[in-house]
Amino acid sequence: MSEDLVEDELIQQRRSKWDKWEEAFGERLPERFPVDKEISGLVGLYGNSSKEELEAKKIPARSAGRMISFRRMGKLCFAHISEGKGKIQLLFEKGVVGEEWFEKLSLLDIGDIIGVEGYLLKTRTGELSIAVEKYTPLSKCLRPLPEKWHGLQDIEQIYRQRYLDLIINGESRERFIRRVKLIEAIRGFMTARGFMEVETPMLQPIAGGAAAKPFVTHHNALNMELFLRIAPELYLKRLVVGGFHKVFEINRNFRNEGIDTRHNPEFTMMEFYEAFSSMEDFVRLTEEMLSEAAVRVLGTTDVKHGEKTISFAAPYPRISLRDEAKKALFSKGIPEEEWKDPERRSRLIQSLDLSREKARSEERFLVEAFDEFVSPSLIQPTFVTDFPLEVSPLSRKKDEKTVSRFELYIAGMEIANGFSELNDPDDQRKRFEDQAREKAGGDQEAMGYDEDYCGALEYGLPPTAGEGIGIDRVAMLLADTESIRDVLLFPLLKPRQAE
RNA sequence: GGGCCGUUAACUCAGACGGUAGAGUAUCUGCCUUUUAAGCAGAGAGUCACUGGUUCGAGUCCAGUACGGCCCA
Repeated sequence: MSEDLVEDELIQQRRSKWDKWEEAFGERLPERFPVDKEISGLVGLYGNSSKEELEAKKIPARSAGRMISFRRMGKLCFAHISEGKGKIQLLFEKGVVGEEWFEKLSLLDIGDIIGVEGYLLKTRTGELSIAVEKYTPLSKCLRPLPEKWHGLQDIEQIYRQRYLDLIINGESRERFIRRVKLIEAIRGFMTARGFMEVETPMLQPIAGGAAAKPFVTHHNALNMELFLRIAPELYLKRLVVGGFHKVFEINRNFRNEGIDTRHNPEFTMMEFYEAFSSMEDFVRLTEEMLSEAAVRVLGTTDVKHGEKTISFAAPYPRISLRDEAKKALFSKGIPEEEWKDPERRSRLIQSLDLSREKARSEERFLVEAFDEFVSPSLIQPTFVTDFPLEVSPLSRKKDEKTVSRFELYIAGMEIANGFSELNDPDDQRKRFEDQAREKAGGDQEAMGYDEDYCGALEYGLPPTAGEGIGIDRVAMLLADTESIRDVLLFPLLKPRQAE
């Protein structure tokens, strides 16, 4: 932006006040300002104390934060400072801070960061406040903050200048706090059950473990093409082969695809594996994990999401992907012969407006029909099972056409994907070969053949359950938002063009 | 990639039919010792996203570009 060419009047005013700080405040411009207690802690401890009680005890308080409001009334001033999770009112009395220092308050602006020392009291309206005896300017805010009442509304600015959003919009800060609590809760849940947190490569020579387009990069010294990982799956299972039998990783995946309210090119996933267990064990683990996480973050399993209330309380019902897809098709008056026969299916795909590419076989057609007609209606947590082998190249077979796999849907979103792991190296090679054929046939999302991984399987992977949970999406549910960008501190945006 | 919508003061927003820009907050100057969207009086603040076009005249109409939002692929 070009606002620096002719500096804004408001910024000039703030600068000229700042210029006077050295002279006006002198030694009161410290390098550090330790505080006794966070503001939220003060409010928590004394917010309910009575006016009389506080007057009697004259509890000293030393606090620091960003000044977010300032009301001057003659010989008395009110302000609020906020810091992290809390805010507290300040009361400046001319008689208490001294005439000279009271006048110097005019060198402060809303947005400045200050430290204060004084004692706690309650005002006539009963608000806990610090009666300031001494204040210490700590940092100048040279740019005016957005308006206090409406906050910052400009969505683009909210994403590009998240710090402003966080200073001003309390609900936004709350959403990110919920996200942090969610991740803490899940990490705690996993470690309490003996899972070990590990880190596996972000830069991979073969982007495996999922169906997605990868980002490509290049390593100069090795002169080789590398991919940002689309999933950690194949590395985590190598660890299980190595005897780390209960592992999890909470980290970023990268997929070179479109951006919308549910997708960001980089997103956070938890993947976890447990040897000697099956998909059934993880169905139960997932229910327990999510209900516990909801309680830890919100204090309840009843989660408000938009107009709906979602119950995170276990257990969650289970449905069959094929059965539900067929039911949905029957209810549209479409009989089974219509999709069994390739030519009629082709016409059907057209009339249902499905992706020809994605629905290119009978099994894939049913998956597409499920995605299109069934999954949007899965509001309450629901496990979907009965996945076709054709779309599950890493899952253990249940029968010739079906794998032991489930997905969890909540609010119409795919939240988790888990299965009993395929541990037969010969079968795995065949599956990779099928994928390679699909890739040659034009499917950009088909999985790359990872021979090194097959080699690991030849040393013996125990029967193992594996699962991935989309952390951002769970955060969206708990933070009651429709857009993934609201739970990503810095969602990807195009840079603004230089002029 | 396609469709629709948005971009006006630092922020939040108004600006019929084309006639030269308006409010609230914030800022500045006064007054004010319990306010809290404090109040009262006054003042300053704009490349109307950008580039072209139509017109005597464009924030407004048309075309294009950029960025963003929603929906679709």
